[in-house]
Amino acid sequence: MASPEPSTGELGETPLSATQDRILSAALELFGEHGVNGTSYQMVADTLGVTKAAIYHQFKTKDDIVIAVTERELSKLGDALAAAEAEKSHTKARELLLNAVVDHAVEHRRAASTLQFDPVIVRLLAAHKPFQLFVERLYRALIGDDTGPEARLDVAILSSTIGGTVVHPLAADIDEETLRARLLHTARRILGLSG
Amino acid sequence: MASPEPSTGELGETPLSATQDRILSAALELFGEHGVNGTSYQMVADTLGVTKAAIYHQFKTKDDIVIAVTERELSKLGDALAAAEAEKSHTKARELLLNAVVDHAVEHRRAASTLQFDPVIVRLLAAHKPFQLFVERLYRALIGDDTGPEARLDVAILSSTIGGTVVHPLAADIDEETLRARLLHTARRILGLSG
DNA sequence: GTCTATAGAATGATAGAC
DNA sequence: GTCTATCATTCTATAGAC
Repeated sequence: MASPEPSTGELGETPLSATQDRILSAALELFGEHGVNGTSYQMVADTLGVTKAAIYHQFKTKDDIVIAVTERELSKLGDALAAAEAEKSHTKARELLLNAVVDHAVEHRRAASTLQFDPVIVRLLAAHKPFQLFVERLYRALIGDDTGPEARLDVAILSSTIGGTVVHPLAADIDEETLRARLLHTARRILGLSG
Repeated sequence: MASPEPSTGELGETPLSATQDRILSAALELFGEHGVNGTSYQMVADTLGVTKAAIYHQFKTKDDIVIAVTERELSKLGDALAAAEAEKSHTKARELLLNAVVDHAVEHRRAASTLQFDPVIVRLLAAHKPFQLFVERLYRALIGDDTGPEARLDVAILSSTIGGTVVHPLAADIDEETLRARLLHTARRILGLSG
């Protein structure tokens, strides 16, 4: 079980100690390499050169780690999302958010992909309300108030394309600039923002 | 370790008994739900209503199961791939193969996605030579002999889009016809086959 | 914050009977 | 092809000392 959420429902409100942050970074990298189910307390402890008990002292269950690491990553898009929601022009808002999403995905390839495709995390995203709300805000900012099936399919295609491409073996040797440019172009076409 | 491969390097040559087939189907479904690392012999056995030992009698290691299930799925594209390679027109070949790939992905959503994104399977695909060869043939048939970075990036985007979208929560309620049509359209645009 | 030590369950895998 | 029984290992998790 996770710690009780603060009242605002915002992500990343619970401040993390430096120790906790190091644990989450190690865990996230291992999650990307072996999947959540393939990552144990022992592996995280070995990576940091400490014992399992030291990790348990910070995170009582594995779910706690997964929630914290997901929260930390999602919250990195928080500022961009808030800025997009504050924008009066829908076009500008989308462009702004799209850039932030692609930037994050390209800079943290493994992390971005793990968050989207690991079955354990997918299940958590669907079950944990703060995550649901955040992801829904993200979607709405990208497609506007059109919540019809076609618009939702656009977002599904968009997020699959971005999240999948950044870790695809055939894209492994593509530099960040090229990848970012290509993904932005593809994303705009998917959303119908340009030809 | 897997059984020694036959000389031709073709996929799916080893005929499967009905029992083995039932095991692989159960395993594949569990892989899709919990990931390979989150699926145990016990879970497969429970699904089929037998004991672990019965499963071990057919597949001596977990890797054997993963290889067999991957082989069985990939081989479903074997005929379409061979047909595409036999086509003289590159355009027709690509169109043919693209249809087969999208069809398979839409009809076996979970399976298609698991094969592409599960870390255990990804590692196996990269290490097992018959898989490497088959996947390379697939890529080559889709983009022709242009093996430059841009063409490979096209395939990365293409396969991520297809493999990711079919299991995306936002696409869960989209019917097969709509999904197939939309993916085909998107795929053609990615490969530059139409506007 | 980190350690040793441990409990209890589950895991991958094997041997041998039917 | 399936079963019971077993083994060594690993896993999540806890207790208590430093």
